[in-house]
Amino acid sequence: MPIITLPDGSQKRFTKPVTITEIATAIGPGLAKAALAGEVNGNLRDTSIPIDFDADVRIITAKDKEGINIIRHSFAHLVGHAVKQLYPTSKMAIGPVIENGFYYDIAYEKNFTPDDLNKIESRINELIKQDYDVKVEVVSKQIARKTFEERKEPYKLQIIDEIPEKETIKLYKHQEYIDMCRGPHVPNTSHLRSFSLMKVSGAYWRGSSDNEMLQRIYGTAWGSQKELKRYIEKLDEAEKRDHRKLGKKLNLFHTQEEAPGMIFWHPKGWSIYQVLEKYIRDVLVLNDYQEIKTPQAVDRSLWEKSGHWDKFKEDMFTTTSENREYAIKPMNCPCHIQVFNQGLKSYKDLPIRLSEFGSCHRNEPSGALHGLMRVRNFVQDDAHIFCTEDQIQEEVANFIDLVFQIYKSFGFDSIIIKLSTRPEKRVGNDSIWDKSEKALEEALNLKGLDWEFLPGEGAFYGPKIEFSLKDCLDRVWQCGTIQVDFSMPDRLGASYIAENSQRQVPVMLHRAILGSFERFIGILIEEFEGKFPPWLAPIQVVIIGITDRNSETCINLSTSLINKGFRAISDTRNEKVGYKIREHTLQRIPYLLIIGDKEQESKTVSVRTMESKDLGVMTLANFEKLLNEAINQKATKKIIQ
RNA sequence: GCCCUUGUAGCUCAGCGGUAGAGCACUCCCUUGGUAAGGGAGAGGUCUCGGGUUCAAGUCCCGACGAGGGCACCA
Repeated sequence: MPIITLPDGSQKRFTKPVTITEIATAIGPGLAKAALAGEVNGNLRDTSIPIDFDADVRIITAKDKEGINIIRHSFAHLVGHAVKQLYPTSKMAIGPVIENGFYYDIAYEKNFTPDDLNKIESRINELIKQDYDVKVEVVSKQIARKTFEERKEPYKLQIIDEIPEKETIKLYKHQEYIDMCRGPHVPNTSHLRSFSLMKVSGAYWRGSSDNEMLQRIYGTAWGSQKELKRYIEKLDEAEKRDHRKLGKKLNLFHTQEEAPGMIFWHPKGWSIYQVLEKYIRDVLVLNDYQEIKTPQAVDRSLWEKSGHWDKFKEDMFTTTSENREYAIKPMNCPCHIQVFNQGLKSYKDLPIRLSEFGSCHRNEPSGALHGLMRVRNFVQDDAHIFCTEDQIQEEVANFIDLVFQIYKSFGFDSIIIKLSTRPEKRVGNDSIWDKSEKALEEALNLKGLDWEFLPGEGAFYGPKIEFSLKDCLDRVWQCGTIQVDFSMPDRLGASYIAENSQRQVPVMLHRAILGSFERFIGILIEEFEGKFPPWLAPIQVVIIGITDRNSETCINLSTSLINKGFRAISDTRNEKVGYKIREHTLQRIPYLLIIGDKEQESKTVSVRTMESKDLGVMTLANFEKLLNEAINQKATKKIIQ
């Protein structure tokens, strides 16, 4: 005699075990039709599995987050249903829900092409139109095993083998197709309407490149056509922000075949780079860093000592000269230790903070390259802090403040923070790991930050904090980092004289704020959609003449602005104003000054912004004041109007 | 590195067996025009590279290299 309590507190009594469908029907026919599953005492449950106990029940529909995920999961099964009909010898592996959709990993003797994807999508459309019931059956492990043996599904069998012996397994029957899943799933395909298969790609079984590669079919699915349409539109919008497209359109940089993964910076892109570099340099000076510069190529013996040759030989570019082998530096730290090692250091000298805008080369796998985000040659705003164990916590805390101060000045509001701790293969004893992990953790907690814990993901030499930002497609890229290192200073013979006049090995903190200039600029381009705030904009002002009579004035004005340190050009071409305005607006120039006979005569400028706002006529002095204000107001994404 | 897709004028793209096309940009001419594209003419490509099939190959096949999306990797 189950008593069912609904979210509003009302209760319904039933005389026999009752299903979600029956409960929903008791509430109303509309809800019964919309019900996808139920949340029973906090657990999701299929609509058709009876409840024979008292329970709190919430009906899940397509309007709930859980509901959409159920829809997505059921669409994965539909991929299975369609694929098995079209390609009967294919073997189904796993088909989980992901953000915005789902995928299914499948083994098949032939590789799927986009054409196959179309066929599969058409077949799914035929299947869902039949509005067939999805039947769930709870079975023992033995029966599940027998089922998938008969169906010749080796991957399903592997998964079953890993399920504890006593557990039951749910089989979902889509007509002749049978899949296995924790569920719940939709009761009928009438709930499955708004979807699109997006792409096909390779993916390793169990995520390991030691295993065979399966084929992954990605799809997106939503509770309504409207949501699906909105999602597709969002993707189109994101494409417009793509830093590679904007980099070309705004003439910031390019790459070419002869130098894969390396950037040719154009004047405008390099302008952004230089503004960033100057900004960081100024900040580092204020925070007691000392800037240095170290060699680009170093003899392999140093990399052998540092351990890089052993672990990362394949990922380094090497070169030879006069029978000596050199590696182009993939990191700056070994060189920084060489600088630290010059001369005797006292504990009184610590912490020593050595910074370098260090150009590094790493021979990244070709498939990993991605515009400015993942390159083979990049410049880090790198620094190494040599300190005592007792100084770690304070240094880390100060660094976190610095990262936030700087990220804030770019207007980033969602910064993803992760703490990675000791991996299985590591150097250093547990007590020092305990100490530094605790130092990092406490520093994060003292700031009251939200952060994610990544156990076992630390570097072999120490734990690390990562600060990541998202690109236009919500892909996460690590930018800032601070890492504790107990290993390398010792390997490379760094020491200082402690209070007890004994030599002591310093702790080294690797840290970067932007990470790499390349990646950070990539993120900035996408964040601003190329509409850089005035302090970053490669060209801040274009002075547009209306007729030839105004050319000289324009040139004088731009010279005057350039002499005052602004980035300005004049446009005296024989074109109409409208044409010039359009062109420079598309080039995302923050301010356009229009100079006609009127302005020329009254010694004024007519100001127009990137957002097509007319700021009216003013003197050059007033415009300069306005521009300076805008430039000084770093954080804003908008220009002053 | 692995799987799928892809590589044609400076840019965006069409052409998909029969001796290269559009729009924009560029050059020249006309136009000197007041806030998002004025008009006309012209120039511009060994169709990424190397093999092969064919009487004939951007067009079909194979390979290399690059790029895009995933996967793996990311010291």
